[in-house]
Amino acid sequence: MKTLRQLSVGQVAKRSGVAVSALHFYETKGLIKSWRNAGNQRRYPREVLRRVAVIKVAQRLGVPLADIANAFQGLPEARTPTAADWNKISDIWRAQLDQRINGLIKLRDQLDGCIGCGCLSLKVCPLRNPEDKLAEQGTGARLLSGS
Amino acid sequence: MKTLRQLSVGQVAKRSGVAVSALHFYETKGLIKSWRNAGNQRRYPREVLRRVAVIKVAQRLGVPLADIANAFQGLPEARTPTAADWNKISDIWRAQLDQRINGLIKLRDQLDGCIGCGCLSLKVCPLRNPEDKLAEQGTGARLLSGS
DNA sequence: GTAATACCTCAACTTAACTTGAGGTCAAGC
DNA sequence: GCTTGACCTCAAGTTAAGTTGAGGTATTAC
Repeated sequence: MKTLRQLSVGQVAKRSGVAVSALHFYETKGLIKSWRNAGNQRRYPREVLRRVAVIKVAQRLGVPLADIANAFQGLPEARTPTAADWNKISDIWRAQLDQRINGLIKLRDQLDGCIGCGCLSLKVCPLRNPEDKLAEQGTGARLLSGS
Repeated sequence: MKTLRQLSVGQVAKRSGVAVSALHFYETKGLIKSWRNAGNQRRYPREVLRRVAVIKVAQRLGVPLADIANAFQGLPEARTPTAADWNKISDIWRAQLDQRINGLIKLRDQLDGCIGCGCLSLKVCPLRNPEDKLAEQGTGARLLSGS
């Protein structure tokens, strides 16, 4: 297959640096779309490469796939997304990243000398009491939630 | 049980704000230790409260439990850890946090205007190329070149 | 002395983001 | 025209950090 206008899953994998299994997975999550050829094999538009690129960058930013899928909902169906379309999304993620960075900086500033001091009590220490809300957050498996 | 010198798992849970099941879990991971009373129930030294506090703070820093357990290996067995002992650990985590913050800041700086541009290729874009492999080739950053 | 808690163990379930494998089809090269 | 490699689906496994539940014992309160 030499056509550049449509890509097989293997070609997308190679060009994007993402495993075929991951591409399948992204498709089940609605992050990318494909049509099938006569033999039931996936075919992608070239545009999928940008989508995958954006997905990978978003992941570096710490955005979960579900949120990425959600952001992609706002993308136009009819036409290929423009730079402006993508920027609308990245502005949001950039703001989130800013927040995360600021939170970590605050945490770092609080950390100095505090972990070994006597104040790590649930009620008194700012390190234990993030937002002054006392263990109000629902429990559950959360990977790196605060980061 | 009114003794303050030793705590039941429920008391530790209440005072630390951590679920009993989580304390059990931490114990299986070697993060905390207990002995048993006549009726096979766990008993903890008061000191466990600090350990749990440190665990929770470390998690906010983004340190995985396995790493926390590892760091705790360096703690003295014979005596109760001192502020200096804890600081030795927190210094390491603080450095890691610094690194993480710096990485995110760099990422943020690269993000601006880049996600919507034409450069999200695996080879050219710094956002796709975390390790900065291109720098070695003297290609130079071309963030907006392809758009 | 008995009912209500608190505790015990062990197995299975949860979420995220995938990977691995089994069993089978399709396409491409020679 | 046949073999190799790419692709298909679907189920199950993986890691982290726990939670939930079942079935049973201990402790506490009245």
